[in-house]
Amino acid sequence: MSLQYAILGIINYMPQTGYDIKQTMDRAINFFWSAQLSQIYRELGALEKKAYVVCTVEKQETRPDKKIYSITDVGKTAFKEWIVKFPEKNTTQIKDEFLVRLFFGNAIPKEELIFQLKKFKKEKEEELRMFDHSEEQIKAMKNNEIVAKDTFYWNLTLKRGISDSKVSIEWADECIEMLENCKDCN
Amino acid sequence: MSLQYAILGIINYMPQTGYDIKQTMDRAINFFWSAQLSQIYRELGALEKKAYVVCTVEKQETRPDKKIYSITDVGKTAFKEWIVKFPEKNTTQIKDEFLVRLFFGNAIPKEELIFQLKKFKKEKEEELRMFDHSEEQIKAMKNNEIVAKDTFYWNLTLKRGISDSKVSIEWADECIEMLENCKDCN
DNA sequence: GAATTCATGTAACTTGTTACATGATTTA
DNA sequence: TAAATCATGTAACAAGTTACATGAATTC
Repeated sequence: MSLQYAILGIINYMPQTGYDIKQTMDRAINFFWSAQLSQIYRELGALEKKAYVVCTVEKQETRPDKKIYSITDVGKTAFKEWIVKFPEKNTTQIKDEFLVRLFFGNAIPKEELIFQLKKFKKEKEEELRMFDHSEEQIKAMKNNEIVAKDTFYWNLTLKRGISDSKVSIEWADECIEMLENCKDCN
Repeated sequence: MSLQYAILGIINYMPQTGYDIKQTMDRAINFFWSAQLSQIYRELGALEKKAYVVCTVEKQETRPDKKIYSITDVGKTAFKEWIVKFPEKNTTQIKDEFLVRLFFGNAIPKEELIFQLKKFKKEKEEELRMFDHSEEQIKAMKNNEIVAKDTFYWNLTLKRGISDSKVSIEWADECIEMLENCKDCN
């Protein structure tokens, strides 16, 4: 259900097309919640059925007409109810294929593992640069009155991403070192 | 597909029932890959069809007969091929409802958010204690010749869990402090 | 007396992924 | 000239969740 509420929250900032929502998600919440475009279109349909959103069509010549979705009063109420209703226990779900492989790392040549850990580290460094860029963008949004107050919270989640990237890089370094120095590990 | 390979990797240590596999997963890889029992049974069926596993039945009086699954040579080959074939890009998927709510935190009473962050912190502290316990268990497994070499890799993934718990606790503290000191955030 | 453990599963449902289809415009 | 961008989706499939069913033995 969270995807539906994430969509509601996003169009609550301003009315958007499915395509826009996908881009907003990719920019803003991708590292803790992602979705495919096809899934977004499906959920927009479901939200429309429940009258949580309505759409207005904007004609276009060379492209499919834009369907701009906005949140309704019913949708706003549902969103507010959902957002304050934290689940009893934390429901974070991680699916990390990389860690699954590492767990069974005894079956992987040591050099290959070190290579993959270095690649992992590079990706996390790139991720960190992206987060720095996000930080700049959020700063710029403080001039936008509609969302100025929201930037405070965006920064809290961003901080989480940044600290995860940093700790991932440190962890990768440690793993590489341990692998390089181990005598009997492979 | 990763679940099938995780199952293969687990019964590669020793033959196990679906129920056992679930428990092994919960103990060892839960924080980066989890699955429901029903899903494990389904995947065991799929693995059996592909002849990656076989099962022998152990009769029981008061309970359903045990179906003990073991990996076949075909399964071992498939597992080895999979495990060295790291995907081009990191495919980690995180679904974190807590962060989604925090992102839209402007719609949440400040006191409620602080309360939830404190609860989050407590859960992470509990998680950390569980990881400490895992560390002890892994240490004990070093005497078990069959898996002694694997413990090195189990510790690498465990380290990741531990550092994530620690950094989560620090992050929660920071968030709480920022919320307590902010003037215009809500 | 109620909940948990052990042990199997099925069925229905929801969520997420991948491939396909259209087609002009712009960028590399 | 190939790929990416914009903009809509559908269809088929894969993966994950929840509820149900059985039932003795054990623990709280």
